[in-house]
Amino acid sequence: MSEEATKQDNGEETAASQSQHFIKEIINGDLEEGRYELVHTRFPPEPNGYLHIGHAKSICLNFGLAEDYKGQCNLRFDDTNPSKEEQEYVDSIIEDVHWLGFDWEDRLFYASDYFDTLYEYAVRLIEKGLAYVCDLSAEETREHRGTLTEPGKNSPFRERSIEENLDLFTRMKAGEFPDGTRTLKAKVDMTHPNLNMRDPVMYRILHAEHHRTGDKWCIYPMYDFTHGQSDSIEGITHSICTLEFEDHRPLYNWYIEKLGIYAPRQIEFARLNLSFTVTSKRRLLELVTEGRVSGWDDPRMPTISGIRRRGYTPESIRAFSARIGVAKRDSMVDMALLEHYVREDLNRRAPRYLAVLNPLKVVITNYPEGQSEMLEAVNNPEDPDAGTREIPFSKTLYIERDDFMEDPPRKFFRLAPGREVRLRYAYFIKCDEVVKDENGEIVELRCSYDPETRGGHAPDGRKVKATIHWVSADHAVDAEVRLYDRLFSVENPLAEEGDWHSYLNPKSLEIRENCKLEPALAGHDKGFFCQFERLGYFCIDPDSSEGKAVFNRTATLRDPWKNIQKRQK
RNA sequence: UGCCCCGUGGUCUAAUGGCAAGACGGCUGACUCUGGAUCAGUUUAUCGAGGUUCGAAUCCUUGCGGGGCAGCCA
Repeated sequence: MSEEATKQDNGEETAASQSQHFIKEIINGDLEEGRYELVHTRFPPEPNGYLHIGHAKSICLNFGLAEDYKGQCNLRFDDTNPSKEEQEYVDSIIEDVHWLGFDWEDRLFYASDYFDTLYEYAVRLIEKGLAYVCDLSAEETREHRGTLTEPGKNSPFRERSIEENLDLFTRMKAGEFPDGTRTLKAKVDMTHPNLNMRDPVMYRILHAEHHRTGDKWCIYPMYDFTHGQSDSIEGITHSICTLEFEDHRPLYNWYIEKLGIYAPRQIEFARLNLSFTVTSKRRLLELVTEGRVSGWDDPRMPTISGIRRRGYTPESIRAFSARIGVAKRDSMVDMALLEHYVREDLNRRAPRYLAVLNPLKVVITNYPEGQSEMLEAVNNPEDPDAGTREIPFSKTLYIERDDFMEDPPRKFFRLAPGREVRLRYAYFIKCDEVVKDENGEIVELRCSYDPETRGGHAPDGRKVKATIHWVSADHAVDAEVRLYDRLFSVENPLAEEGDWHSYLNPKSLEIRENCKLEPALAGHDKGFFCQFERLGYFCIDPDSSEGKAVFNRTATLRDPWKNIQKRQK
């Protein structure tokens, strides 16, 4: 295949999946120039926490690029700091990437796989006079580094002989020295304007148990001395990372060049920021450890496991990732966009049911006592193949409290005294009487139905302004429903004054214990999702048990009435 | 203030020297047995100043604004 043809093919793939972002332009250029022959990327998380929606963007980018260019993408754990990393995190990351729908085949790697090679590389730099063992303490090292505006000064240990360095480094590895007493540093330039180039630490002493290598090592390579070489070893062509590593690129290239090994290209893009939440492992970890949420997979969390439990689909996450694009400018994507993509996906696929989350009892006064009948309902108006089902109707029903107002404002179309509405798939009913308790609380509505309107059609052609959902009291299934809202009540809690914790949305979780569901909603397992008509999309939570269903609200439906109410206030 | 990066509607992204486009959100209307969905319409943008050019969001200079970097974290 000619170069021209290859390029054309890639162009077509591109149009189908992602937009033509700057990384693809760089890749196309590299391919044209013959710098690389095929595209090989990698997703390199540190197993020190759960993955979040920001990682999803990176995963979709890296694996998506591999798909687009018919290349490959590795999964690699950047596990060079045993004090923060755990097997639990490794397991969750593997599950999350799979769930998103990506496959690394047999290319699951760990930076710790390369510890021996990395050690050899370090020795090679010492032998070239490009690395030295430094006895400065952490604090002294900081003092020698200089500041943003002043140059640093050389370490007194900088000119040690190669033999001494080799000896000391060997003894570091052998465990002769306590933590923090020595480091191996690269000999670059203490006056370099880029602080990363001022004799960066390559190895530190850390007598810690590593989740994979156990106690084999007591010295561990730093990120900068690991990442590029790992990319090189795996034959990565394009090493894509976030913006904060931009200043590390010169060092990335320096190690590769001095080592004389294969050179990948590092490209940086802007990490995802999402409104009404935080996307930083550190802060998410805080929310978990401080008990602000129930765990990493709390459905309010922007973690992949939280989003999954919330009921988001991998398809919607991928569509979202493709749409937000890839660029270098800092941005804050609107949470509404993510919500849009779940709704779009679920609208197409979710079967509809009737469920009442805040029940108000309705008695149909002219319906015969003890009688019931089955009414036909459409399962999914978006999908003709989804068929129909039957719903029981009887004299006593529940409707949503929000669907009745004793003194309705303008533009409220639902039930009110003397007003007629349609019960979805059932009959027209009219509210004749409002029953209250001693506190003035409405406890029951007494309504009459029109038998001629069975199925929801009026033979005389008269119209009603609203159709509301309902459940037959005698046939209802009880359930707990958890209503989730945004985790924070402001767009960007980190940009607000004071502690970001104080902007946590106190109403981010509302538990409804006494929900009434139509019978067809009984007996579903984890993984089941549906739409409760007029309310939103819901899924079964893993907390469900044989006797008690627990549903999570994934997303509400679009709700113009809510906007009208806001404006009326 | 040393080095690096970035400034396009309310938000995100496109336009690669040649009509500033799309998506989300908002608004209006049509349709509707979900105030859903769908459809149609609409609203709002190139940070400023110079320069190069027939022509600049795009190239150059400069100012302003935002972000990142002084871990033996990644």
